[in-house]
Amino acid sequence: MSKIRVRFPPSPTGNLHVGNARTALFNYLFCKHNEGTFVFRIEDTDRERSRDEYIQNEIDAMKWMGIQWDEGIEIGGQHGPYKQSERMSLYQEHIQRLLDTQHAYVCFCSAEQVEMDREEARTNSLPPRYSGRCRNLPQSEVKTRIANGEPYVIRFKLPDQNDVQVTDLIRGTKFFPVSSLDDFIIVRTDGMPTYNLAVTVDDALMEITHIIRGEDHFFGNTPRQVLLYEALGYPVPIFAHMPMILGDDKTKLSKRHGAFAITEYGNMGFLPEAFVNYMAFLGWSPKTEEEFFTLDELIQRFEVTNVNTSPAIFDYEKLKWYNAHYLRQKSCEDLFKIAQEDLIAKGFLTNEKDKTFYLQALAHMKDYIVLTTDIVNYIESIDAYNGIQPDRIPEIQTPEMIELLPALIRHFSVDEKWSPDFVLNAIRNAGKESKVKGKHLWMPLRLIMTNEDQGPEIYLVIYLMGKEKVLDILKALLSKI
RNA sequence: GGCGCCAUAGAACAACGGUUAGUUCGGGGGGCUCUCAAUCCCCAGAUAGGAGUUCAACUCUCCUUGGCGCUACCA
Repeated sequence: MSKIRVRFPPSPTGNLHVGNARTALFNYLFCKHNEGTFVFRIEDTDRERSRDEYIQNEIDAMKWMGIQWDEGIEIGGQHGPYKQSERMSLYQEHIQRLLDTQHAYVCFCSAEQVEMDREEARTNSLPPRYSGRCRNLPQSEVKTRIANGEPYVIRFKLPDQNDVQVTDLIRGTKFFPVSSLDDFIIVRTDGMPTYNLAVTVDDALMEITHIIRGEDHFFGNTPRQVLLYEALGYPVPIFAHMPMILGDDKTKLSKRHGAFAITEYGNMGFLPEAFVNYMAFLGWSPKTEEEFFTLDELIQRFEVTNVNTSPAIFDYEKLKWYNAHYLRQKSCEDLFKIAQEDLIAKGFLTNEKDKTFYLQALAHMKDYIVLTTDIVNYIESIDAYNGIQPDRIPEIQTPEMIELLPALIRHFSVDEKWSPDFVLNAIRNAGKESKVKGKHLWMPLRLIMTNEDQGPEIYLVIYLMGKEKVLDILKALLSKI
């Protein structure tokens, strides 16, 4: 079997989103599992909507996920250029070939006229297809009309055959009736090739052997492209159409589902390994009960034939669960590195001594972290804390507290080594003395020390704050109640 | 409207045509002498409906229903 070549061709009309990312991932897994070549190409024939910043975003997202390409944008390769806008002469050549071999023809029908035809067909419950009006125009007429400056498009002439065969690794071999298609446009009035023509030429020239993409291409585009391959005399690749990813309302994922750019997931606190692991399970499973896989492990285990046919819903909660799992696997040193930039940005982390302190804090908080952004938040809650907010003071203004506060101060002040155990015992003893325990002891204490109702073990927080700061806070409070 | 794809708990995935339909997330409850998280234990929850093939159907076939998708001079 010849070497496998796959491609990922996003159009730069928006940031790379979840659906794209999964397509890229599955292509990559399939490709590397079979030691193939991964081509990353940009489909920017839609001049109106394509923007360079989106290309950059797509590149960044791929890098974030850890998907490396062997040929393509940024790095070049044997089959370049890798931007469709730079491949016009190639398309021109193929269009001419199609024209010369009678596989395509010039059509002068206006968009409005065609639309009217379609409407009429629809009202008569017929498939809305192009009438074929310009199919057999004499060459001489075509020439003069073009010479007269009449606008035209170029259409592909459907061959005289019953059906198109599509080999799909996920859905099996399918036959599409040619009658369900019409003479589709391959060159627009402005002279730009359409998607179907451009992808086909690119895939053929780049010697792509397997096309893995979303199911939304299955019905409309695939048979057209196969026909184009055949007309051009190129070998037809093997397809694999993956199920769609849906939002929680079961419709195609879009912005309104919070379908952020992939690069945003990093900013929101997700680890690429968690994201990739979760994505892989959207439509694929190893057929076992294992659930944690690194990218390399996924490559080893991935089989396209194990990809499901039913659509999957993107579950943000499960993504978070994966994220927390991977975060817990990290060393404190790694967690620190992840948070470092944000810590500096927020004005923490001013000298070496701080780092030791943060590493210590991280060790105690590891289990409480779900998103990487939690790290900074937790540290902030310890480091920048200045005492309970005045509006919450009434909540702790109880007779017990008036007794407890001095007891706490006394026990914390004892001249012993400040350690987690020491703090824990001090709190217990103070509680015993003032006859408060359980919720009535811990919850007000938590409120006093963090101004929050929940968080990590409060004695650890107190320990991490340090003796001096804790006493300051308690004493300040004592004077207020 | 036409055509296509899909159908196991709220979600993601399992189950050679063969006991009691399994796992994870989420939900509920409990333990861990404060909360949340982690961890441990427990609970609820599914084969869309109907025919057929078969000794036997989640699994195969057909129909119905439902969901989604495609039906562009967007990709």
